[in-house]
Amino acid sequence: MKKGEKRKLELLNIAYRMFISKGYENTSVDEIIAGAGIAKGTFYYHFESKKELLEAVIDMMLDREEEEAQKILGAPIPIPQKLVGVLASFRLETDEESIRDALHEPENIIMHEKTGRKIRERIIPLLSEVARQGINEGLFSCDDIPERIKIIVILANELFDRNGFSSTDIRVFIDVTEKTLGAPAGSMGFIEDFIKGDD
Amino acid sequence: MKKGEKRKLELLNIAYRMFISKGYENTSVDEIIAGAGIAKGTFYYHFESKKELLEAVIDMMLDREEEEAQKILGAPIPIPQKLVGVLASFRLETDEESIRDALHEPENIIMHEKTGRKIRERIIPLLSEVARQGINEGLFSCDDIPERIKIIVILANELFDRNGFSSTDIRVFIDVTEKTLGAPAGSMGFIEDFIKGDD
DNA sequence: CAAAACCGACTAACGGTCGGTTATTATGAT
DNA sequence: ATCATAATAACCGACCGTTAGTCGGTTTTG
Repeated sequence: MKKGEKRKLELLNIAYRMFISKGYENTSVDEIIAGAGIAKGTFYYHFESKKELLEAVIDMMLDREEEEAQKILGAPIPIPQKLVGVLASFRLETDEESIRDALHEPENIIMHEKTGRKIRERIIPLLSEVARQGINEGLFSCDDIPERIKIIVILANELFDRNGFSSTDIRVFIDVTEKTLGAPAGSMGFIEDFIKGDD
Repeated sequence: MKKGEKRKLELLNIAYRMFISKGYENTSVDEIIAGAGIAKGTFYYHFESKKELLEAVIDMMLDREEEEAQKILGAPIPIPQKLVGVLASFRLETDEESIRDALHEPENIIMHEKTGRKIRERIIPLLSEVARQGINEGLFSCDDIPERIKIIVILANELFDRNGFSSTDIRVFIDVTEKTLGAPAGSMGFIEDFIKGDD
């Protein structure tokens, strides 16, 4: 690996940690270069701007998440479990709980919004393929698959990525998901085991 | 009206226009006070911070939107039309098309996210009441009304508040809405006249 | 020796502060 | 009612610390 790439990766990881723990807005370039032990000029040799760094950090996060999703899709488990597994994995977004919380604080709106939007674009095609398999197996019954998956992904994201949802939210989500995909009522009740509400 | 309140309102309106047209981040306090013809100190006499100003601007926008929603709810029209009318009105968010576009540009993520979240909280109770009436009239059939309304509001917001949705998105949304509320299939097809997709 | 990587002093713009000034309103004696 | 005076509300603008970003020069690498 070339030296430049190595440094870039180092900065990416340092920035990732700082962005997550204190927010993008509250992390200064000075702090990042202090953490890396380099000078201002060096930073701007590798990145055009702080915003470009943010985009790069987000892309890195998305790569990791998509990898995780691919793992689940390749596993020998039933179709519905695959679908929900990916939804739940992409709900987690990061490995640590404290990090997840940080991602929802006001100062992290930008990061959260950007990751959310981008990850949807990546994951919808993957889940659409899974849904197609489900239809072939007779588990689901619907057309307009990508649009329906889009709806399910949006709901999972908006309903569950913050804390503050109830068990009723989960039940209704399951019901709507089943009806959206044309799955038999109750067939996806197992989702409840993946997500835990506040009450 | 007291002089202080008048000035505050003036600042609110100036800031509103600037935030919308160039984004919150790209609007400096210096520009706002130049627009109002006042000094820095005066601004900070009326507002504690730029963030507080943003919150005030957003609250002002929400008041206007909720007023609009109340108008629709008070009109002598069928229940489903009320429901959709409110969804569509809160989709518009502002009177001018150019302003709507601005609200979705990257620099306005913060404003958009904050307005979206707050307006949901305000509108869900209103629409839940409408849905209850619909059930009494035998048009809908479901329980967990607020949770189901929440889902519909989230979908309407996330699917349609940006450009870039298709007529298939609309058709699927109608289908999911009907099934979510337990309405007869096709009974809400009129929604298509409210929203126009890209294709 | 050329290109890649690095340095750090510097700048411009920003949000916010502060001590002082002017306008407005309330008060009380005549 | 009128007017002086006190009190408060509104306003001013120079100033500050922090920030993202620049640039000309230096060292390291291949």
